[in-house]
Amino acid sequence: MASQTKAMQKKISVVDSDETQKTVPLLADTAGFATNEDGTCPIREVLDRVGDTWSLLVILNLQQGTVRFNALRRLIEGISQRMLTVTLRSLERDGLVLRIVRPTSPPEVEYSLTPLGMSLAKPIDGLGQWAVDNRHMMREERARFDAQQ
Amino acid sequence: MASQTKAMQKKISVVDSDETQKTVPLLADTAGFATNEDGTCPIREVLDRVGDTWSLLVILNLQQGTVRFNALRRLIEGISQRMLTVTLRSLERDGLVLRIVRPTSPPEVEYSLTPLGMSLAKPIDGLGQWAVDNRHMMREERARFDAQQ
DNA sequence: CAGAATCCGCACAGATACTG
DNA sequence: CAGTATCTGTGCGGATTCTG
Repeated sequence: MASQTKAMQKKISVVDSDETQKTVPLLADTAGFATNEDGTCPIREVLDRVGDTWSLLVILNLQQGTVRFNALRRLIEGISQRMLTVTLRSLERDGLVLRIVRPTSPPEVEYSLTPLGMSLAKPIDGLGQWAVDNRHMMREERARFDAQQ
Repeated sequence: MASQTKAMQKKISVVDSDETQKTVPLLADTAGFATNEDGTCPIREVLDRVGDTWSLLVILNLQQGTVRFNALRRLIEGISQRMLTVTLRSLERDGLVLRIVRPTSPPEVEYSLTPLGMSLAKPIDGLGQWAVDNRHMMREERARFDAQQ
């Protein structure tokens, strides 16, 4: 996911000259967290961190408990060794994943969710549940759209 | 967001030779929607569609009701004309956004969420709420991580 | 076993110009 | 106003090789 552009950091001015102002009130009043004072957007701030290809899948799979590196690699079919490393390091950096190294030979490295990571897993589960419930409908809609144009 | 690789379409085999099998049971048993029969992943399926830079922000801003193209463009500071068009078309294709063209001059095009889109807005709000509640902690954790290494 | 390092392709997204 | 069309660059992520 792309990082924020400089333009996104600017303050926004929603005051409109025409009647759209009436039907489109200030964003913060309705959405609540689509934007905030300093011009950043909490949703984007989170998605810039866990919205990449693999982060959510890693978090989801760590919900089961503690998993070692290669076990995790097998769980998440299709992830490369490099991307698992990069993703885990990023999640660890944000305090979402705990990394424990056991200095044995061969080395054992265990990964698990921190309390913060566990709390994030909940809203992610909400998305996942929506996905399960509605993916068929999305496929149908898409097929219809593609058919008629 | 990258599309799924061929490897991700394969069936997974979680049966392990060592003791990790005990601590890492079958994914479907615990996560429920991290993977499914045909090898696809509902979460990834949804994220591949709305996980890009702008889709969630568009959905969030359309929660307020019906918004015209340029009004939406002003609401989502930093989005280019092209990306708003592309994003809206993609959401419309998936049945999440409704596009209504009023054949006046100059043309008026209104965008709103479909029922499907509104239902998706709920779990997204869950993520947004988490973002508001925890972004400061994430920043602190990140600062700590960067400081000590 | 759990990685680090390097190389590289390509898709995503920005900028710009033009139009019904 | 609400788009299209084209060109371009950047960074994400895959593949491969090497190590403690």
